[in-house]
Amino acid sequence: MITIRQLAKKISLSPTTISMVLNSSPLARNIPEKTKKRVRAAAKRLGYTPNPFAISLFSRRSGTVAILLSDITDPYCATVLHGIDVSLYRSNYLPVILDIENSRDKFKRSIQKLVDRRIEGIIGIANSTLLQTELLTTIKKRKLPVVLIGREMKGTEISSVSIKNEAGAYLAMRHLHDLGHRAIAFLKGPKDIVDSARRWEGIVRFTRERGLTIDPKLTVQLKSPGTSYEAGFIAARELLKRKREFTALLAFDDLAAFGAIRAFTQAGKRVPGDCSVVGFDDVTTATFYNPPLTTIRQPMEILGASAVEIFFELVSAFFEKRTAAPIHREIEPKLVVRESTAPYT
Amino acid sequence: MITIRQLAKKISLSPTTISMVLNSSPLARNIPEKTKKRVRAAAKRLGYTPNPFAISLFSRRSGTVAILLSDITDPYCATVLHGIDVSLYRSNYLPVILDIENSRDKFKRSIQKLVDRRIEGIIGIANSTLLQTELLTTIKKRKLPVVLIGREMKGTEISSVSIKNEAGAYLAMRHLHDLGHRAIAFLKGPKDIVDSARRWEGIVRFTRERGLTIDPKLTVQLKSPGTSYEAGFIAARELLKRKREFTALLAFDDLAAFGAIRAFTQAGKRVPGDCSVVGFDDVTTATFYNPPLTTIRQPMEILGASAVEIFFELVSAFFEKRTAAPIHREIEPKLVVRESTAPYT
DNA sequence: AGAACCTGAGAGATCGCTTTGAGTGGGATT
DNA sequence: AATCCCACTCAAAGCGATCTCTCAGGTTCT
Repeated sequence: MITIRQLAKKISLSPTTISMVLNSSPLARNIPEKTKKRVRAAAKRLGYTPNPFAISLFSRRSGTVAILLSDITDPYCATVLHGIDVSLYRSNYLPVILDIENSRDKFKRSIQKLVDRRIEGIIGIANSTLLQTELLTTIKKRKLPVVLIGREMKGTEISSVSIKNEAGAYLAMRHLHDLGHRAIAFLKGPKDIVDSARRWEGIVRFTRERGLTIDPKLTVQLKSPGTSYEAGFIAARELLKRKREFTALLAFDDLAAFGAIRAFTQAGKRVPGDCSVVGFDDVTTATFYNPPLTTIRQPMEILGASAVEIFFELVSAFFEKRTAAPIHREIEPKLVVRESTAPYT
Repeated sequence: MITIRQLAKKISLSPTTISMVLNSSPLARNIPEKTKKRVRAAAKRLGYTPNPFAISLFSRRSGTVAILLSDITDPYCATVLHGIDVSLYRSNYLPVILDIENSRDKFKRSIQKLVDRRIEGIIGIANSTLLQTELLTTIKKRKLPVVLIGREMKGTEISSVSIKNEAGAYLAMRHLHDLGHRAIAFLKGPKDIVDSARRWEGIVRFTRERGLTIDPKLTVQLKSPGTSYEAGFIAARELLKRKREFTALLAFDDLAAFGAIRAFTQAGKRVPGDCSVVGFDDVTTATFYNPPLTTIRQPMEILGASAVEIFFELVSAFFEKRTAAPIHREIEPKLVVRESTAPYT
């Protein structure tokens, strides 16, 4: 591996000149094109790649962003991650992905490790409550650019990009209503997640607009600990036990929908034959579930890409010592119709 | 952010001493315990964290490993990733995850980027053929420690950790046979993947040992392009069209099994009522599929952890200028019985 | 003719750490 | 008394880039 000094010697120029040319710094303005070409050719020929440590040492920048998430096997995460990756790929930033496994301890150690490594900012994927709260307190101390994906953070110091939950739920309701369903059951999201409330609002708005009513006997609250799948499974069984007729179910998220479908299938209730089911998120698995799930799609790649954009904005403000106000963005969700919903017969 | 020099000034010692103490270098041998304590206390009190760029510049080491994979949303990948992450977390290495999206171009650029950043090695997750072949050629040029997960690489220069595919398939066959199934259909894996052959060998060995025969009319080859799910779906339909009776299906992998189950369900063939289905891999989704899938579990966390171990071995050899021979390890697979298989009636 | 300016390039300081080699003062050895 | 060794500490030389300053030589302006 060759250094700038060695390269300079080879072509009888000084490191200064090489550096200026290769970085096309303003000082290279009056270096003749001929010399520039010579430098670039030699650099290429000898395979010169500047030592990143030296650059970082001088510039005090690492060119890395931390991506925090609480479970990398969660398909929601994975897709968002992909969106981030694609946007970041075009830049000179390298993502450092960190699975904090829902452990406060691991979160703290990881943050410390990353800060020691001089990461330039954090993008968090809010698939757990932990990240949200913990991030807030951490950020107060060390002033890093932070953006959270999937949780609306208005009113806090953290930038965020989330989807319009209310509109999404409304869309889901309209779909079921359009299909003719009137006895609709609900799997409400856990209370400690902001999204739960917002989605519920969408449902309420729809029913009010159409002059419908929500049957309390047909709504079940998902229990928070454990996976969403298990919670959905249990909740669906509870629903069946209540013996109140329903022909459609709107689940808080895809995983809960999967749980419900499984419970229904086991009980001999066919989906969508006897009961239509709608999820929320459009996790990759939704496509090849049995049956493929009708759901509200969070454009996760877009969420990731937006977060990266915001991060860039924040980070450049940070290095130019401007103070940037937190940025919040909301993305429009979309209905994706697959085979888990059918007209009411 | 405080530097070692500032810290030294604060406690009236030289940077040298601080450095020696904090790194407990052999030279710190005859520094009195009292001084050491003073140094450590001051470092902690002032929140001194050594500048990683300076350290790297001097040591020529980055403390990062690249994790290459070709689709981060693939649940198999995600789980292996988790295994890697857990093992790496205890060390001082930071993983840099790179999704190369099955594009040769992105692969090359990414490798270049990472080498420029002075990564110390590569761990690849072989969920596509690309990584395997491309990695081989790259490695010849730059001599980096490389270990590949999920593909047996014996006879090459690349270290690998894979599972005993042959034994796994054998296990699956025995399970179906024990349940009383005799008319068993097969979804053979794509030809360009080594595992396909090995798994097939396991099936053949079992049938030979029990004096059974394999019905060519009941075996279908999965088509390579497209997802495994689609391939499985199409293959299962093909199988149904052939009108040959079968009561069980052994799929090349879980995704193909999902596709088959979907095809069967659509055709009114119940799983496991009319046909038992066994997958291979034990992807996270297998647990909450409808029905939950009986499968051969690849202990993916263990695969990841082993790869990390091998990497450490390789990397220390590399820095001590020893030449280490490639290391190959094979992990034992396990049968996981869920609800997609039932006794033959 | 001398000042002012531009062009083209390099010397040297700096970023923050580690490590080598050296230098005290004092006790033990010869 | 001279020598040696040991405990303790530090000055200074890198590591490989970037950037500020300087400088030589030529051109243009006054």
